[in-house]
This record gives sequence, structure tokens and C-alpha cells, in this order.
Amino acid sequence: MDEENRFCPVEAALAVIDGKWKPYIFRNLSGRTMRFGELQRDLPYVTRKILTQHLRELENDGIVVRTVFPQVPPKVEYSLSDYGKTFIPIMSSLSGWGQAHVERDNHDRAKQPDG
Amino acid sequence: MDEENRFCPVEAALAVIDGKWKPYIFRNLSGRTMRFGELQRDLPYVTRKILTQHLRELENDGIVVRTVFPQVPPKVEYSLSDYGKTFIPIMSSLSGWGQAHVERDNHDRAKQPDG
DNA sequence: CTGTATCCCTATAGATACTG
DNA sequence: CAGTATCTATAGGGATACAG
Repeated sequence: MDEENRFCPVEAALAVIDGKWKPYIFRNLSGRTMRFGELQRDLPYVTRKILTQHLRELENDGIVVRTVFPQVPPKVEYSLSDYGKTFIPIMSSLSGWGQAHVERDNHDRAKQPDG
Repeated sequence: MDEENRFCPVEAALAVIDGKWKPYIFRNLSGRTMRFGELQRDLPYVTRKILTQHLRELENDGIVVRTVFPQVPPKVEYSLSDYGKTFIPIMSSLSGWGQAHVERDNHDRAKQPDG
């Protein structure tokens, strides 16, 4: 967006999960607090760099809380903030619609193999 | 996504409006059927190429219906399909959350100008 | 364990010109 | 009017190596 007057609140919401792995990170943290390494194990296709980057962005957006335990070796925990939890219903409706969309898509392709 | 078993329905939903101008196109078509040129006028920052491309993708996802009137000069109308309309509630909740998010953001920055 | 720093690569979008 | 074709620019992500 270049002009403020064209700003769309939908984009503001989408920006929060704009990042290839953010929905997955969000889903993981929806259940419980997790350490960095735990997230890595649950998301084996994300590199440390990108995982860190996405977590920082989620933190800056107020969605995620980062807690550093000053010890050796380092221990860092991530969790959804109360504010972040207000996004859970959005994710749920996206998930519901998306699920139906995938099924509809499969159904259509089954009837029209040539797409 | 490389592996099917990691597939996330949230991504499937997001993919539908994945495109810089798709939320705006969607919003425009939510109200009424529009001709290509009308969309262009309402979205002056989108090039014809991108507008066409996004509309094609929305059509392929079953969201938008494209109606060609075989006449000279050409006339093409775009509208939301019934299926596309099922996405309106999703957009509404995104919009609502996004609106609050922007306001929260402004509020925070007012308190912490260096944030 | 939890990161950073670099370099590279691709996907997406914009500029511009051409067309039925 | 409603596109398509071509070229370019850039932002996001990934591979890899290094570090406190």
C-alpha cells in the first residue's frame, strides 16, 4: 500500500500471518508454550533463520510473547499473548473454510480430470 | 508445501486471497457485478496484467464468475459466485480484527514513540 | 541451545508496448 | 474494451557457516 486512504483492514489482519510458516507457528503455540527447539522439531522444514524471523515479527505484532531464561545453555520460550489468542477464532474460520475448499477442489477434479 | 501430510487448511484458505490486490477485488465484487474497466477505475494502482491475472486465479478457485459478452467492443463482467460469497464472512472477520489491530497499533505507538 | 551473517534463488508484481 | 507479451525490479525465503 502506498496511500493510506486505500488502506484495508483485511490486509492488516493478513499481514499478521503473512509469512510462509506463521500459520503453523501460530497453530503450535495455540496449544501451549514452546521452546525454540521444540518449534524447530515440529516444523522441520523451517530453517532457524526463518523461524527466528517469523517469531520476531509475531512478537512485534503483539501476537507472541518471548521469554528468555538467562542461563547456559540458553532457554527461550514462546507463547501466544492474550492478544494473540484473539486471533484464534480467525484461524479457526480460515481452517474451516479451507478444509471445505480442499474437499470441494478434490471433488471437482474427480469429476473433471482435465481441470 | 512439499509434503501433503503437512498440508494446512488455513493455507488453502489464505491461498485464495493470496495476491496483492485480491482482497480489494473481492471487496469490490462483494457489492455487485462489475466490468473489467470498472474494476480498473476502482483500483487505479493495479495494472491490467495483474488485475487479469488475479481475476483468473479467483475464477480458477471458483470464487469469481467471468461472463464474456461476444460483441465489439468486448464486454466482460465479473461477479462473486455463490461459492465465493461463502468467503464473505471470513473477510468480514478479518476486517474486524484488522481494524482493531490497526487501532491498537496506533495506540501503542502513541504511548511509545520509539517503539 | 538459540540464535546471526552471507549469499543465492525464485515468485510476484510493475512498466511498457502490442492486439483482436 | 479487455486483454497478452516481454522485460525488469525486489522482497521473501532457503543453504550454509559462524557465534555467544
